[in-house]
Amino acid sequence: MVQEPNVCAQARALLGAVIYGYDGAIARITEVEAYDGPNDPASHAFTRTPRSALMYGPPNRLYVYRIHGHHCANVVTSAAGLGSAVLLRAGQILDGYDAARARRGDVPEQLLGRGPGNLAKSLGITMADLGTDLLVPPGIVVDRSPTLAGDERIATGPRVGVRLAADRPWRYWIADHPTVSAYRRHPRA
DNA sequence: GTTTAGATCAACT
DNA sequence: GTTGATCTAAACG
Repeated sequence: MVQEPNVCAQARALLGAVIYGYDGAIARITEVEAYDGPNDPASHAFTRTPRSALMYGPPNRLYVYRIHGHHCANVVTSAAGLGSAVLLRAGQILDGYDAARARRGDVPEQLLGRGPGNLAKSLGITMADLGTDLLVPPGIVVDRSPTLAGDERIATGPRVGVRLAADRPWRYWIADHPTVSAYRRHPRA
């Protein structure tokens, strides 16, 4: 059994936070996954390269990667060069629907930010945002001050689509929230 | 050796 | 029909 690393608490703390994207698109984070750098085979930071060094640097930076033609956004959380980061898997769009739909297409509101690729697309996040300071405009900004509502609970389970370390329950989401995507295990996990 | 673009297909809607 | 911390190979330096 692997003990829960600090990044898991960081991940849970990001639920309910608000992320400001481009052209007025704003989302409330509803689903996240924790990645524990060198101790986590599923993390891109598991192998240290100049690219992954970003996750070993100062926290509150944006780490972006491509997958299947989409972009996925992560918040670097390590405070002491631990290489940990939190993947933003889903969010509820709060404002800027026109901008989000211009990028995502005419889909129902709750599907705009459902899934990491879709959330990044709604907000307009691309590789150009790699390394952005999330506390300082311009660019993508995250406001951690909003919290969960009194009747909202945090659910947990295995991370979606990871082949390695597929059983670590480091995915967190707001229970019963309509924007949260379904669990899919990697075929070869 | 690293990074990025493009693509596959099992699972989900 | 859609999606994606996979996978391969081309594009860097």
